[in-house]
Amino acid sequence: MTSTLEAALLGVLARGENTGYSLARRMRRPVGYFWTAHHSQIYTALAALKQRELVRHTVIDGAGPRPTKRYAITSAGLEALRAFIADDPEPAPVRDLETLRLWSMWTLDPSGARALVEQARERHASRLAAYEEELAHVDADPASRNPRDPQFASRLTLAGGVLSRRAAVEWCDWMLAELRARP
Amino acid sequence: MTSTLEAALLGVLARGENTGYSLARRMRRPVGYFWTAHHSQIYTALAALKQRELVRHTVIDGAGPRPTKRYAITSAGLEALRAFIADDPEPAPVRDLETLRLWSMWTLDPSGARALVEQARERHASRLAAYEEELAHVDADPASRNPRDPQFASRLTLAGGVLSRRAAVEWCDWMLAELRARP
DNA sequence: AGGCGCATGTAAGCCGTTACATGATTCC
DNA sequence: GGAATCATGTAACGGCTTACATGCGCCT
Repeated sequence: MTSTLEAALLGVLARGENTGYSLARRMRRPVGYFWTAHHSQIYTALAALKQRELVRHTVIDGAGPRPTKRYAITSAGLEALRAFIADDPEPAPVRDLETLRLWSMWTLDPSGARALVEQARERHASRLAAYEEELAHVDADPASRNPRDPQFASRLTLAGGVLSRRAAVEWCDWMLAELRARP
Repeated sequence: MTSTLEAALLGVLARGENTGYSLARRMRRPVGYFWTAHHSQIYTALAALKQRELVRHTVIDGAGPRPTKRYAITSAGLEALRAFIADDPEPAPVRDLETLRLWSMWTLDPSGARALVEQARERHASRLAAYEEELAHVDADPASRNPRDPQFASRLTLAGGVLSRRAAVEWCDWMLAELRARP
């Protein structure tokens, strides 16, 4: 019933009011957040959510040719969000472009393969640094110790990002050692 | 030019000949492989690849109302695959349904949140077991030590799966401790 | 004067999912 | 006899990407 994009938007709105534009901005850069969307998608999704009364909006002053709208979640919307996150185990359709590429690295000569892995390592390391910085920020906030506070969930998901990126960097280092051992 | 699905198919065909049906079967279960697709997509993609002469097929005996086709990669196809995997750093559009859900767990009471994390832990643990089993199998094959052999790439990507799932299980355990510490 | 950020929307096209359609062989 | 597996295709639909469209306010 509720699509994943709609759930993502409800999740952001549960943490505070937003305009369509500011939702689009948050979902462009995925640090500290784990879904992406374009503004064209977001505006139509917000209109659909409004029709089902899961969100409401007030018109505020702002730039642009059309009226600027500030969206808030309704109590029905909060219930829909809770139903979505507690929903049955997802099938999860696994799509990992990086691993797909590396799975065919045997078609390259080992120096080409090494270059691939080095690039991957750099991407993971820079993402790790971004997560660590944001985690330090959230961790310093005492609200992040309260399980009913949004900052608590931010802290736990960011910690997951840190752990997964650390594992990815270690994996790349191990692959580089494997490639150096057998040139 | 070459879509991701096309590259995935070329990657499988570079390792050996397949019918459309057997490609579909491989891509239904993602263990040891990191992309999924339905047969309806695969047949049209194979037709497109054939028109561009990146694959060819021979008609063989088999069941079914239409002729059974066995596909093989061409040298142009192998070159297209190499070009794809060596292509510039991907933007990677991050879509993680599990983390998206956990990011809103603060809207549930802590016991509901704990149930969510326990489910996630089980999913990661069973995936980890599957990866470990397949890795043990591949690891025993001496060909997996040769960087120009497909088994080498299988071993490295499976090892990545093991590391990432181990990290995910550790993360879930840590989250459960956090939730127990502050009920 | 020009560029950037704020702000909202529509439209075309591509990719992926689900359903429709057909039929042979093998196993229970 | 019926179910599962092998085997290939088309069609409808929905989600995501990219491009088109408009225009105000602020900074340089």
